[in-house]
Amino acid sequence: MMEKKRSDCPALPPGWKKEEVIRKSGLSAGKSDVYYYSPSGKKFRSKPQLSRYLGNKVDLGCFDFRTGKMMPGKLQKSKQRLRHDPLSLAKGGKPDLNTALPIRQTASIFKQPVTKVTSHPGNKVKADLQRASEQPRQLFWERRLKGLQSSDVTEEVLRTMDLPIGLQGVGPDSSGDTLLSAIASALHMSSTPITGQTAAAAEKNPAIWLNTSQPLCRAFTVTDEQIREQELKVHQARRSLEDALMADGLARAAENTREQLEEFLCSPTSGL
DNA sequence: AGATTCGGCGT
DNA sequence: ACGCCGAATCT
Repeated sequence: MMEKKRSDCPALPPGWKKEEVIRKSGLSAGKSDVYYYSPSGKKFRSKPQLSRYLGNKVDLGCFDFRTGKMMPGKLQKSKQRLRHDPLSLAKGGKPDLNTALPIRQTASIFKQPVTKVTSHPGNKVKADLQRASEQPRQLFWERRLKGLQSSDVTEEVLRTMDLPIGLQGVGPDSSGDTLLSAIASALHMSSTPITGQTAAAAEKNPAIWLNTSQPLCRAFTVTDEQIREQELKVHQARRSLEDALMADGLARAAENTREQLEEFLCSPTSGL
């Protein structure tokens, strides 16, 4: 095996290595491929793959995979839309690698072992200090989501969703929109079931009894009836979306044929 | 089987 | 022109 240069990657958490290998044959000879290795040794060969693995731990929004550096101002490139056409603003858009919520990303301040005891007679060494089960999270960080609103292309603020009355907030500022944000982000980040705060004590002193892996929401129950209502809403929304996309598609097609016609009329072969 | 390497599709 | 990932090839 050829000795590959694996360099540290300062933009990533400690232990991550970057490697660049030059292609030495074929049509693409001279080009290079970049790989990353996790502290545990897993190999990564693309930004989406890396992003999937790191989840919300690290915001790769402005991470440049090829150079391995954070590039400020790479927040998002505006596809230079060819002239007017407001509809085009509603289109486009990638899977969105920039999905990190506004949680502190500085958890590495609390680097786990200061002194690492690797062996001690008669003692067992705790396994896997690297990946302590979960990074510390700020209590009530959801408050940062307060006031976030969605708007359409004309800056018109969209009406916020109504939550069932069965859903109630817990902790400071249990106002409506924060509750929605808390639940939405919980669903977005966690793959485990969302139950709300089940400990009764959390009601009186959330600062102590809060279950940080659950949103700031009281425990709740969901009825079959509510599920059916929601399914109906989703169906209706999909219908609307379908109609809108269809209308947009037709408009787009019309625009294209118009452009082709203009092109033809201005070309020498048109004889005009 | 797993690692390595280049092709080629999609943007 | 390049990112990403399938798959052929190598060990």
